[in-house]
Amino acid sequence: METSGKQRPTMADVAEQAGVSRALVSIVFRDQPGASPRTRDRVLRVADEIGYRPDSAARLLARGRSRTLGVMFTVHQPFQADLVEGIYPEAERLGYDVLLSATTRGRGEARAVEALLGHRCEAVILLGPDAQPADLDALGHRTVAVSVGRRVPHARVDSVHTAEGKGVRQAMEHLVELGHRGIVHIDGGRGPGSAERRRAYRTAMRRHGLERELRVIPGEHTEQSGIDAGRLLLAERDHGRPLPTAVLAGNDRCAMGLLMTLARAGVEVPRDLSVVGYDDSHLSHLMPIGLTTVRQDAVLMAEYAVRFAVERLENAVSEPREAVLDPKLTVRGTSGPPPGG
Amino acid sequence: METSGKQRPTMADVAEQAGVSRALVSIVFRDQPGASPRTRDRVLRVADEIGYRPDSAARLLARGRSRTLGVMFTVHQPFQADLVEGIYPEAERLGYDVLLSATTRGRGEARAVEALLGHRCEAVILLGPDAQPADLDALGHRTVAVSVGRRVPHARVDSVHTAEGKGVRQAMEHLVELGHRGIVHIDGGRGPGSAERRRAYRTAMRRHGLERELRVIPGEHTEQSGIDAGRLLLAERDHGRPLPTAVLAGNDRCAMGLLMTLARAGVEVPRDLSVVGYDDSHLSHLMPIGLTTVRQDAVLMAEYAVRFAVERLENAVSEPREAVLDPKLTVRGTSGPPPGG
DNA sequence: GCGCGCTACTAGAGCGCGCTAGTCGACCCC
DNA sequence: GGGGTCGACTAGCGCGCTCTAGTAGCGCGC
Repeated sequence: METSGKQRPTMADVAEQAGVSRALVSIVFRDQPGASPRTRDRVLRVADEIGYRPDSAARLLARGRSRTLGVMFTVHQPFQADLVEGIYPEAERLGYDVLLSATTRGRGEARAVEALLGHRCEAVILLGPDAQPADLDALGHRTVAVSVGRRVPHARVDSVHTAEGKGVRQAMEHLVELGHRGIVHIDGGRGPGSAERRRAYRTAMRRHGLERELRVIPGEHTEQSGIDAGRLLLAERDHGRPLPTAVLAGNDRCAMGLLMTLARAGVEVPRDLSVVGYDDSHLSHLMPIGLTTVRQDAVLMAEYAVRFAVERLENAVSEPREAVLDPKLTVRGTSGPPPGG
Repeated sequence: METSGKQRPTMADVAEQAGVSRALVSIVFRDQPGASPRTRDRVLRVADEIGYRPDSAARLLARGRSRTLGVMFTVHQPFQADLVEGIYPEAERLGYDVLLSATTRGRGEARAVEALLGHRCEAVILLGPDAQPADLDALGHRTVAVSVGRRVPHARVDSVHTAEGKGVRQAMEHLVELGHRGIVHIDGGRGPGSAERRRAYRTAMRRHGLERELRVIPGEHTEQSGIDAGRLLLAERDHGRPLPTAVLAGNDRCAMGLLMTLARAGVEVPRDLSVVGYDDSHLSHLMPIGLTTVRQDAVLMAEYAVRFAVERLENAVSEPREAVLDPKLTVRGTSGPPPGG
């Protein structure tokens, strides 16, 4: 029974055991021509026996490149989890490794990014970054950076996001067509995409001649935010102000919080009130009737992000690029005609 | 405007600019005695100017140790997100770096762990591993491994988990005291802790003389599972079989799915039915009335896991250790007396 | 003068790998 | 049989850092 403190085997160990040179082992492990099938087999067998695994630190040091993409993300955001799920396969397909670094309460974006760069990531993919554009621009000058879910207009940073305006417009048209007029928006505060969604909501309300009904309840991309907004609306109702007939939530989490609050208060969705979310994260399916929401294709966004990073690394793209994906309203059970309609 | 393809500066660059030896720069950056304050300042200033940052790959290669802990986790599990949040600060406190590796659909536990080991993690912390005990044992022989949320009885793996039995017992006693008899358990399938929870549920039912009411609905630790179970129960009710008066869900996500389904069907919680979750993830607060759940202290578990790993690395602990934390029933709004009671 | 201890600093050998520039033998072609 | 090509393999440098074993210089006591 070996001790766990034992030295991990190196290429030299494999080479010795297999009776070949270190270089040959290297060739075998890089899957390069220059080794006979027989030797190849033997080397791999020996390596497996003694439990050798290539040391990526050394490998990375030796070849100039790390072929590693760093991903900064926030635990607790289901949509970002979807993105992470999409990043892995695409990175692998292009021959890149992925390193994750989470932002948490005591660990800001700067820290998370530093960790990634320290590990020699060649590029950094930032999921919903909250940093100042200037900081992002600075980062973009130090390394290849891609922002997902948030535009970064005047910075040396590629970005991938959805046409928030279109998504909101679709949602609004859907609601208006159903007959809604009192449509409230719970916004996402500083969350990625919120500013654009808020703006598009305002525009849509005005376009439909509903400026008098226009109302934005400040929030953020959390369930709590939806709960708070729901309580606010219910409290107002109890004081005589009628409920809106529809709510456009900042994202799915917010919509879920709102739905829970409404359900508890006996407000039936969509009979008494319609709710539209944003993201189409797996939460959307949580409700039996399904959440009407604006779908952002996480897999596609992830693929774009990875490809932007890789292309910039390999082809020395100079201009910052922007991928704007079309969102798609996904009508499910939480939207319907307004009570009076 | 520099190109991003520019070589990153190395210690040699700093040394040259500062007019000292490479070794001295190394001393400064390791915060070791042997450099005068003046030189120290100068080196740091120069380093900052030219944008030098230590290359952790090279550093890691040079000193034998990486001082890095690898964490395998599943995106999409809020409780694991809580754990990750707890791991970072404790690791930092003990001077360790953290590397995350996610399991996703196309990326199994083996792959995730390989990635970590390839990056020279000295120890691996597995959040809710699903691997065979034999595989875990093998892993434990190759490196230091800690399993969180799942016991690994006969393997060279430390583990941190809660006393599932106690948690379930508390929940069951709470329900029985309220007067419940028809208590159904939606289990967590192969999810971490499920086996123990299921067993404890059965034991508790028998202890209270309710073996005739005993019922386990197979499930897993997802919202969908709760939804499915809810639909099943509702369908049965429509065919004449009465609803149970209480449900002990496999975890909070499952409980949430169930609650959504019940709310939609007009079943009022806790008036018509009580629901108890497990984990006390942030989901528990989602419902305005709050989810009655069994609290697992994620931060404490994370601290134990990190400490186990570090102590084993530094003090050559030989015996596998096990931390069993006491869960605590947290009574909120989803539990109450049964309809008839 | 010499040895001593101390601080400030440097030389240089690795860490485990990738990769370039080879070597060596077999085979082929005129 | 000389020269060329090709496949299989090896020697050894260098990646950016850490760390041991130094050296240089200085003040001190005798």
